Amino acid sequence: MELVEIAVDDKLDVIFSRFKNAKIYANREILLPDYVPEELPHRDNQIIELATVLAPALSGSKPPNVFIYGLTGTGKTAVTKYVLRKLVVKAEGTVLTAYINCRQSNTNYRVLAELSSSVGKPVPFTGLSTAEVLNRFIRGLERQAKIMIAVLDEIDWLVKSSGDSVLYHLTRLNSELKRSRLSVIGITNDLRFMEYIDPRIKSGLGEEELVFPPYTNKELEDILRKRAEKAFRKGAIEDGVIPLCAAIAAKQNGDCRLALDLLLKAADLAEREDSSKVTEEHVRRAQRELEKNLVVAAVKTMPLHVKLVLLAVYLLEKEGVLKNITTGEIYGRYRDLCREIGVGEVTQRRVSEILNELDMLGVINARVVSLGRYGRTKIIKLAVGEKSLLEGFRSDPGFYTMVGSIINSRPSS
DNA sequence: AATCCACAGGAAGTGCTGGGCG
DNA sequence: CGCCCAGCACTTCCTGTGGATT
Repeated sequence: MELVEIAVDDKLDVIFSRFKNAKIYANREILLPDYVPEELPHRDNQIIELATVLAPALSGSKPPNVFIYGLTGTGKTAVTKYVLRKLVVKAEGTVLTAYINCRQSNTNYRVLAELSSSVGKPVPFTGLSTAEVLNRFIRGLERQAKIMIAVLDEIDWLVKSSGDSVLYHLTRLNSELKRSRLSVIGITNDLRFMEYIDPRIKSGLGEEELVFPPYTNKELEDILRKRAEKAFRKGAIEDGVIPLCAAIAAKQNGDCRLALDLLLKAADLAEREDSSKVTEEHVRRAQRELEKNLVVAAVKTMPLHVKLVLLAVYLLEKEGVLKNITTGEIYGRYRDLCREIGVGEVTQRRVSEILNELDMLGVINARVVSLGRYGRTKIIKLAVGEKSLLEGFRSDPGFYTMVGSIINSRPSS
């Protein structure tokens, strides 16, 4: 007993002191995803544009609603937060802001609930009607008598899962407000977003539009260098590390968040194994681990049938008989699986929807094609490595006991 | 030029859960 | 307590469609 405790104690000591005497980091926080740096290199144009558009708020008039497009990791969120932060300071209490991530708050109710609590009127997280929550928000905002700028990040998730009725209300809210004003900043990485919303909202929401181009390889490298300078100790990273991170991210549509994640993860790996330098090898391992984490996290929260559909895709791809896997083939395979483990099947309509969900999660690539005489369908490919996926399936023990034998019974047939 | 496949994907509804409100 | 509400996973029924083949 005594011995064990001492042993654990020793280990803790080693772990803690390793971080206390960090060899790699000077300040790890600088690499965290929600850190907004003091300057945002290569986004000057966007910062100035957005600031120009929002500036009227400082003289007490309502800024236009803004729509921001750009692929993931092009700095949309960072620029918006950055400009708003400066604006709020300048406004000295006359401007109110709210930031809502619609991927987390992906229902009308939740968006309104967050807006309401940011004007000092918290509401229960369920139970009320949306109309009631909207009313409370309006009352709260009126009492504040301020200009409010609400940021709806990843707004496409809200519209896809709950429709655009909240947007409709929010964009025409100003006619009901006497003492306050509301401006909406919508952010999306879906460039076709405007196509599937109501034209009445479209005109209201898209008064101003900003487009964020992807970062180039060079720009990414530059950004990483600036961050790394503050985040790491001198000489803690090998020369090739930053170019490699940048190059990997540049391939992924210039995704800066990915570049930063890679660097952070690679440095964490190096730190954890007590090495004195981050190497390119660390970056490569970080890349694999990031993908694995993404998949494991995604698979963990999936409902049973979503997992089964994903498994069907996996098996079809692994068996490799068919190259272009279609919805119909997946549905067939999925039904076999259901029979094998004795659970009820869902309809093909639902499976089609599930495939769209998996596509949005980035686990598969699905795209609709017409095969002429042979109909119209989606062709589907896995977008992640088999190993990551297997890890994902294994991370849910209940699921794995059901299907483990099926997965393993076909090593390579 | 017309046909027709194999689905896509919209609309509306069901049954269930988990939570108000008066 | 009874009633109302939203969200979810899913169903049923449906209309729409790109383009190779007839």
